[in-house]
Amino acid sequence: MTKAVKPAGREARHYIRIKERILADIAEGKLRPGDRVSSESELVAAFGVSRMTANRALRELMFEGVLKRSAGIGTFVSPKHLDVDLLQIRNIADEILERGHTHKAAIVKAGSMKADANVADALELPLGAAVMHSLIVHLENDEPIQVEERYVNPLIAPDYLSTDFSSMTPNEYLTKVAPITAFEHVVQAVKPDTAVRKYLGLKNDHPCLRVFRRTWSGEAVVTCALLYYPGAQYRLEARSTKGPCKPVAILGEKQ
Amino acid sequence: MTKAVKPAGREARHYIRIKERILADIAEGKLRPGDRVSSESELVAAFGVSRMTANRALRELMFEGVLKRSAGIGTFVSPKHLDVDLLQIRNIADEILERGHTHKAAIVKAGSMKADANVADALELPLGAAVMHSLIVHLENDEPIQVEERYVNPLIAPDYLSTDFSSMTPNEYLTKVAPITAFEHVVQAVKPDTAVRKYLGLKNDHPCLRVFRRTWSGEAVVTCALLYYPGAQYRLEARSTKGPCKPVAILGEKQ
DNA sequence: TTCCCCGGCCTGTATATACAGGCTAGCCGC
DNA sequence: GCGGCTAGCCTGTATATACAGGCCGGGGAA
Repeated sequence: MTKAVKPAGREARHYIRIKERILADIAEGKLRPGDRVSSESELVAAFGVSRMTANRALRELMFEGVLKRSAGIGTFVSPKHLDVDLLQIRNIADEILERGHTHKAAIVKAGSMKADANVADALELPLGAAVMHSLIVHLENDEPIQVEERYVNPLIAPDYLSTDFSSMTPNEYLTKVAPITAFEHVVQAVKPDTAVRKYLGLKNDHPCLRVFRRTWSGEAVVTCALLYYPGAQYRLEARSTKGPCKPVAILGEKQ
Repeated sequence: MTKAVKPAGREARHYIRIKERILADIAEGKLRPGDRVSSESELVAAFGVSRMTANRALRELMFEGVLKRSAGIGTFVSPKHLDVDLLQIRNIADEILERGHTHKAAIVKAGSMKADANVADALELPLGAAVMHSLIVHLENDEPIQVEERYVNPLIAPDYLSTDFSSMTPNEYLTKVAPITAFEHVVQAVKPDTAVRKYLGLKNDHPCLRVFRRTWSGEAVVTCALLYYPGAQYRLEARSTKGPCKPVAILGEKQ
């Protein structure tokens, strides 16, 4: 009969059907950022549910950042944004999937190299030590949204290069191998170089967000990564939750 | 003792009272991680609300990661949050002084205005409401390093304009008036407009970090600020504390 | 023409009720 | 004593109803 795996019993879950329908419409482009979504009453008519159920579906999508609501006006699709939270490390693949879009990763480079001064410094390894290096372009619905250049400490993750990154992101793999105990994010606005422009399909003067991330496992630096986002289209959010107890970042200026 | 029909306006918001009570109990240590929270029925009795209202309070706290629920067992405080208020927004003046440099603030504008659509939305005030506005350029060793355009909720900080911002930054003043309970940072890379370029002394194509910061005190938005940093020279850092740190707990929730 | 009020739409909130299904303690028969 | 069944508590979900209050456009009054 009912499986223990799936919380059985709630066969109906109409509010989930409504949420899925709206997410699907967004994914297929039927609903675009800024568009008005069906009102609660319209959903009542369309799905044959009560208004409380429609209300719950819309309210939850609002909490999840998908929709924006205002009393007296209506419900609208939130503008496109990357919720790359500076407080925690989110997985870009998950985020894209949560938005109901497809994620692909194009591997441009993957190999071994000797650490130059910058890399050695970042990974806290001696100059010239062997490190692993990968360059991956992440695609959302076949459009490039992130260039990821990563250097990995081979002492921590020796079989990094033999992993299939089209099905598992580097972050996923690395958090499995070595649990993260600390991280650092440095955000800058830059003019991307030719290569990054090419990967992201940007014009010459398009500003770009560059995030430099290092993660530690215990005392060792596991990896550092340079992440490039097309700045005018995507943005980073760091948000504390309302209420007194949640993790927090220190965001400040430094030279 | 059937409850008198209570008119359900937006003023009531019983579910928020319940949430605040639970959060307060956690903050005060009356409820510790792992403890069982009152069941929906108990909350119904204690607060004189309907079960749907108690359900909503608990469900939202679950979404926010504060509580864990399981049918048939009960509702429990999540094991996760150990630190309470690390909430910290660093002060640009302090940072400059820490570097042994001098800090000055040039006040370009300070006055009152009517909220346009963007500002009204950000401060969660009605369109056209009076808000206070200031535009300040921060100088480190007499070089401009930050343009700060700020809008302030006059209901929270009525004497904002009469404060001397050359000796105290807006942030310092505002945190005194209304302790911050939540914040939001949105970071983008942009091409600065003419005015910002002028204040920062930048060339035409110089990329710029734009940080949009909102801070709350309780339920009210206290202030929102647009901060511009010359991107190539300055950067933002977000760092977790090393040692036994929360990011692990956050990531560990996946499994 | 301009201003104001009002009705209609939309979201926000609250209530009373109902049934499904997970979980556990305890009773009862073997 | 042991195992199975059941009563009772708990959450999950859905419904019908109701009032509060923001927003807007149309129509009537000044």
